[in-house]
Amino acid sequence: MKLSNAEWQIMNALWAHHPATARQLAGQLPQETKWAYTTIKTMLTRLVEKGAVGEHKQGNTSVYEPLLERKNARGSAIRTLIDQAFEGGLAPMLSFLMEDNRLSKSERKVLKEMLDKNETNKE
Amino acid sequence: MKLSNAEWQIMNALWAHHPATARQLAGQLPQETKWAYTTIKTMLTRLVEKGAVGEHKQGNTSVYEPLLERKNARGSAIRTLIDQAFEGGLAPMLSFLMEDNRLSKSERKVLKEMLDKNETNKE
DNA sequence: TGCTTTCTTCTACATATGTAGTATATTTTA
DNA sequence: TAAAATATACTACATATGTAGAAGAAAGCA
Repeated sequence: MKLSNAEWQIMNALWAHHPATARQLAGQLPQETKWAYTTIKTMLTRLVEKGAVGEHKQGNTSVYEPLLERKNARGSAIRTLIDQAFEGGLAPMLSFLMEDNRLSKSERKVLKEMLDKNETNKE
Repeated sequence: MKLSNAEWQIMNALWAHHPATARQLAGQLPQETKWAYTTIKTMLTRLVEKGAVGEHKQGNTSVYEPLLERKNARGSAIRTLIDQAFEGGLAPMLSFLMEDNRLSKSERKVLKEMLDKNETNKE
């Protein structure tokens, strides 16, 4: 499932707190994001159509919750990026990250720790 | 500079071999990608408008070359993904990669080596 | 119970993106 | 040099995306 930029914002808010009404969602969007209430409703309607979000009525008010899991959305976004920009390989992306000096020293440290932990965990 | 999916394909071909005419480009697109010649021309025109590609005439034929550097395109694509899907942090993305078991054992090994190399290189 | 607030559903519209056809100019070639 | 092949510039059109207004239904309140 592919999400547009605006859809990510809605989904992020929804993943953070759900179920939620459109009004509640509005409160949780980053303040830079100033959308009209109806804009949020439109996005939600579209996400419901796509099957990324579930909707049920509470009186006359719609309550929404994510159906698409964040994990999955993330996975497919990364997949798309890798296919598009890194010849389909994770390694080229990672080495880009290294070489382009995008990792701070502390990030590198954290990453190493993750690798070690992961290694002991998984075999 | 943000590239659409189709634009990435053109740019990938152009980065691989340039300068190139539209006709030459056509030859280098992945075979799954079967676009009409004019489709390629349209994409190129749009990329020239955006400043991602340079064009100059060779007789009546346009010869194109990338102006946008692959590095930069990659950087901004990653940036966008991270902001959108990983709370703006590289670490969350990397840990996602770890935990979601998207890395094979060998990829992890390579990654570790890169980290080590990088560390000694850069301080 | 009428006014105000809040929801909902529809509709709208601009820009972006994917994809390509047409008409016309140019170049190559028989 | 006239026909064939190419290239170019324009135009077109569907779907996606960002953004929101309008009209009407419901709910809350004075």
